[in-house]
Amino acid sequence: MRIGELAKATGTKAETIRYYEREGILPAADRTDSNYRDYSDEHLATLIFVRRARALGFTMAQVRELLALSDHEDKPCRDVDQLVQRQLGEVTRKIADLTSLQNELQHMLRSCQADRIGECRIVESLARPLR
Amino acid sequence: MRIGELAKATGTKAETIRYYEREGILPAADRTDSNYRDYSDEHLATLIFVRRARALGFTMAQVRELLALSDHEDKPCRDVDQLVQRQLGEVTRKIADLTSLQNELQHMLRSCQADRIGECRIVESLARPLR
DNA sequence: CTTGACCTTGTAGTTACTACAAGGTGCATA
DNA sequence: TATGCACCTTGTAGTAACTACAAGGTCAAG
Repeated sequence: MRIGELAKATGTKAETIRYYEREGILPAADRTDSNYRDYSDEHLATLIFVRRARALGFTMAQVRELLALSDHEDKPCRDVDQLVQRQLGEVTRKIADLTSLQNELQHMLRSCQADRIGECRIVESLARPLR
Repeated sequence: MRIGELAKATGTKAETIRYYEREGILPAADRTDSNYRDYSDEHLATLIFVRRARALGFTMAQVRELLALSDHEDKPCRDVDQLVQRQLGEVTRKIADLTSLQNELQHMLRSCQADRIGECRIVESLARPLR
């Protein structure tokens, strides 16, 4: 698939895709005879992954690390283990925070549907468990 | 509490705190006789909220919206409802993505602990449910 | 044969910070 | 009393991760 198609499929600007290639986040695509980038389904999957990971608050460096886990066949288990452990900790913390926020939003929604204004604990939803 | 104390308590640079004040994300603090910013516990809670929300991938504009829900007493339920609905959708999607990623990381960890290298589906963990 | 998608290099704007510098006040402590 | 550190202000500039142009060129479908 060509860059425009990939851009559309992932909601990413073509310029951003080229930027990811320059930054080594997305592997360079094959080229057609006319020098157009020709993306595979793996490229598509990787790009979706990158975009989601970024939307979840991971930095480019973290995305790089996560992607590196993909070819951990090369590296000894011990090395990979530490990295996975660290990422897992962060992911778990994010889920906890989001779940707390989700609960409060649902609470607000229930209050609204009952057409009464409940007290709002939205700030507390994330602020409370001070780690 | 003074800015340095607040900075330390939240892991935020003092300069960032002043920046949030300029941007209207954090309400201006009271001032001491010597013109030092004097923060309350509510400021602390709000700042923790802002930092977490940012780390979870919300933009400043979205954080502003979330904070605005705090004083929804002023506005009719219908208006708030829509906003909450929208935020809830995003939060739920983020949780789903993170849970999927968490599962894959845990799977990798189990493989590593058994000292064998499992096949890696980390990219697929986020790429699969193409919405 | 024109129109639109693609190619390149390069510059500059945006968001959300982060880091200085310069010049000044407040205040605790040696 | 002097030193030093935390704070104040305004301002400029750097960083990360894009995003948007422009200029100049190639390619291919209608």
